[in-house]
This record gives sequence, structure tokens and C-alpha cells, in this order.
Amino acid sequence: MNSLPFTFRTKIYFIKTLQNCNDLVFATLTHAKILKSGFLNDTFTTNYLINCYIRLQKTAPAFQLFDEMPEPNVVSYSSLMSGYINVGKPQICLWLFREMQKGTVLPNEFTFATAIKACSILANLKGGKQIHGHVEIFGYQFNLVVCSSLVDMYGKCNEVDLARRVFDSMEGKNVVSWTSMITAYAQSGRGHEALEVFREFNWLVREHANQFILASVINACASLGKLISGKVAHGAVIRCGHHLDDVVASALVDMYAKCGCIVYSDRVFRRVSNPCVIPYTSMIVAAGKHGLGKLSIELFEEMIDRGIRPNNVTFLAVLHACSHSGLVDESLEYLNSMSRKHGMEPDAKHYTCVVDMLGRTGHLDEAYQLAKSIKVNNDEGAVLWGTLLSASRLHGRVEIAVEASKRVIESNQQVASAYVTLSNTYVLAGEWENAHSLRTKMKQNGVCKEPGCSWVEIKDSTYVFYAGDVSFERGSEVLSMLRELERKMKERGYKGRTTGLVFVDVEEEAMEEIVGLHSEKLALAFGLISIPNGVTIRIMKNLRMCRDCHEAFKWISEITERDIVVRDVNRFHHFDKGLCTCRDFW
DNA sequence: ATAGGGTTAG
Repeated sequence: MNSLPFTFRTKIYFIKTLQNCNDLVFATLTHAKILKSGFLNDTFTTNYLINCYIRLQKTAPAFQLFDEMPEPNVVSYSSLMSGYINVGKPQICLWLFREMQKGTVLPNEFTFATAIKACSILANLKGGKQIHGHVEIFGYQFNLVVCSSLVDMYGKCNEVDLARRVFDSMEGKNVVSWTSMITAYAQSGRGHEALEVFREFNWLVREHANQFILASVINACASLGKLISGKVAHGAVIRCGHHLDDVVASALVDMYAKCGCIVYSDRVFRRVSNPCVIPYTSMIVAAGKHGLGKLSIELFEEMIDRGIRPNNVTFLAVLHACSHSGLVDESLEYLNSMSRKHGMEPDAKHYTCVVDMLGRTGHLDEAYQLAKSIKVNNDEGAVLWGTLLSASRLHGRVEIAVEASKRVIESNQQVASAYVTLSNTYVLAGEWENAHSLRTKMKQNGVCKEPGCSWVEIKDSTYVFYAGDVSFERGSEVLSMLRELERKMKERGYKGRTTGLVFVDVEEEAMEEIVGLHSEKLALAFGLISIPNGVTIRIMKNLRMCRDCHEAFKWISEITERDIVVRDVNRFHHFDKGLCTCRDFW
């Protein structure tokens, strides 16, 4: 007779205990008590226990509990699914979702939101679309959270227009939905639309912008090289009281650097009271991009002194900075220190960065030896050997170019570009017959290369320049301006590879490549003709911001006494997702 | 009653 209230009180006690429990020993103890009292058969109590383990990131006991539950419900499934997302295992989350569909428990809005998030993390468009279908079947297509997660998922899969379609279909929107949409645009290289949506947000929503939305807006300004918009966003950050936020500060540091104002980057960075690894890395990248390798190194050492652990991105940033400032010995030292001092194994990207530096500075044999010593998969191998291939072309080292191109072709990636670069190597070395037979082989295999391109934004218009194509608007004016600039640069002692070479006595094939490498200078020349100030030059990934280019820009800026904002589009989104094409690969 | 969505550096 008395057992029922007693049982009830025990259950309440267990639940209260588990709700506030943040200690594994205590959780295990409570688990044992629940087991003893037979409450593991109770779905509610066990769900609390599962959630407690998930809060402590212990998925193994959570899964075991779930597995042994007589009647898991939708909460049991959803909890465990989000638990696996929290420990970085979205695959298992989706597996659970599929298992759930085999049984009788029906998914609800929580389950869908979680499953969609897993697809977002994995950039799994196919899975995401499937779940979107189920969302409509089950009638959750009007749920705010489900829709926001769909917007985010489509954004992360680079399907921004689908994201927009979901966004437009939403009746009520909150800050999170707006953030998802803005982020989707910002991360897909559609910064203008990101800013447009942000304007709409300010117009339609009374709510203040929070740190999430501001970080994304700043990111959009950065990718557009829009300094003024960036400063406006910075103003909003200060007004809304988010200037102490680590994430926002990192975005600002990055934005100012990409807009050419490293002084502001430094100022923002120095105001962060306890910067974690990310603001430090942003600042190291910023310094590196501006050719301040020594500053990058100082920042890195300062970070170590303050006990902040660098991660693989930080090391990549330092190596990149050394590479771009010609600090060869330092770069090798940092590469070695990764495993020796910091207990981290360098990955393919770190090695590729160093191989690139050795190659560009003419240490071809060392670069080759290092490249050979690295274990890589196909994708990594294509990048690594492609880097060496370009370097050997630059320095006319045919034997290494042949070996490198062989490896690129073996890795079965972007064969076209490998062919073209090798062909150009032959041309530059004067081995016309080899070049010719290679070109023939390419034609036989139906391989052709997409032309490289660069572009310049002037006010609201974008001017695009394709490699080898001088037929654009005011082309002859641009060319004569270019020659004029080159003459002035030479007069003042500029010794980089010159653009004029491009137009004389070079075989057609080789010209395509060389014009490709220098088309940003065409863009620059064009910009100087058209507008006096604030020209934004965007350089695609394949048109590396090598030391030469950087020097050239400095010279041009000096000669013309004009501010030139140089923007290196390093994070080309397709590249991040491994969907690169010829154009952005090299 | 327990479970869900958005931000930063390469």
C-alpha cells in the first residue's frame, strides 16, 4: 500500500539528482542505485540517466543503457543522437536515426533538428534532402528550429539557393534563422547577399544583433574586402556590447587584415583580454598575409609563453607566414618542433606548405626529398606533388617536374592541370618536341583546362579577367597601362618576374599559364584606370599571393600614391569541401 | 518531466 508513494518519491529523487549531476563518479553511483531499485525499466528515469552521461560526454554507458532499454521512446533516441553529435560522431547520429525508422518509434521535431544537424556537419546533401522530405511528410515543415537547421544544412552543403527557399517559406523567423541565412551566404562566397539579408534583418526585426549574426556579417565584409561595411559592423559590435567576445574579435582581426588594415587587426587583437588559440591564430595569419613573418613568430612565441596550446591550424599559419617572408630555416624549425616540442604530428598540409616554400625559394632537391618522405592519400598527394610540379616548372627543373607530374597523374586528380603545367615546363626549358607530344596526348584524352581568372570589384560592378583573354572592355588601354607600370617598376629596381614577358615570343600554351598567373595585375591596371581609390583586388587561390606579387603591389601602390586593398581569397569554399575544380585547385 | 537550430582562425 505504501510502496507506491515511496516508489514515486524515489523516482523524483533520482531525477532531481541526475538533473544537477556534473560528476562521473556521482553519476555512476546513482546509476547503480537506479539499477538496484529496478528503475532501469522506467523509460523516463533512464532517459535522465542517459542525458546525464551525455552531459559528461560519456557516450559508451549512454549507449549501453539505451541498448538495454525495454521501451526506448523518441526522447531516448533524440538524446543519444545529439550526444553523438556533441562528441564529434555525426555518422553514428545518422545511423541511430535510420535504426529508429526501422522500429515503431516516430521521430518528432527534436529528432529531425538533430539529424539535420548531423547532415550539416558532414555536408551530406543527399541525406539532408532525404530528411527534408521526411520533415514534410511528418508535417514539421513549419517548425522554426527544424527550418533553421535546414537553412544551415543547405548552406553548409553549398546549396545556398535551397537554403533561401526554406528561409523564405518560414512564417516566423528569429535571430537564429536570420543568422543561418546570413552565414549560408557569407560562407558560400556570396557576401553581397549576406549583407543584403542583414540589412533586411535590421529593418524588419526589432531585436538587436547578437554575436553570432555579427561574426557572420563581419566574415561577409572580410570576404568582400569591404572595409567600410566592416567598420560599420564593428560599430554595431561595440554598441551591442560584443567587443569582448573572442569569436567576434577573431572575425574582426581577420576582416581588417583582409581589407588591408593590419594596424586595426592588431588594435582589436590587443584589446582581447584573454585571447584563446583562435584570435591568436587569426592574428598570426594576418601578419603572415602582410609579409610580417617575424611578427607572426613573435605572436606564436607569446602564445606559447602564456600557456595557450597551438593546434594544427596555428602551425599551418606560422609555416605559411615563414614561407611568405622567406624564413626558410625558421619554417623547418617549426615543422620539426611540432612533434618534438608539442606532441603533434604534422599532417599533409603542413608538409605541403614547407615543400611549397622550399620549391619557391629554389631548394628543389630538398623539396623533392621532403615530398618523397611523406605518406599521403590521393587527394593530399595531388596537392603536394602539384605544388612541387609548379615549383619545378618555375625553376626549369624538368626531371623533378616529370616525376611530380607522374605522381599527380597517379593520384588521379586534376590530371588536366598536371598536363598543362608539365607542358609549360617543357616549353620553358625549350624542349618543344616533348611539349608538342604531350599536347597531342592531351587532345587524344580529351583533357582541357579551365582558364584561370581573377576579378576586380568597382562599386557594384565586377570585372572578370580570364587567363589569356585580352578582349575585355578597354583591353588595349589596360595593356598599355600595364606596360607603363612595368616600365616604372623596373626603373625603380623591381626585379620580380615581369608581366611584359607575357606578351612576347612565348608559345601559345605557355602564354596561357603566364597570363593566368599575372591576370591579377591586369585587373589591377584596369582598376587604376577606372577609379582613384579603394580598389579591391581579389586573387583566386590558384593565383598565389607570392612574395613577388606582394612586392609588386607595394611598388604599384607607392608609384601611384594610392591605397590598394589586396584581398587574397584563400578560403575558396569549394576547396574546403573537397569539390575543387581545375580552376581553384592550382 | 527528459531531447533540438546559428558565430571565429588554415
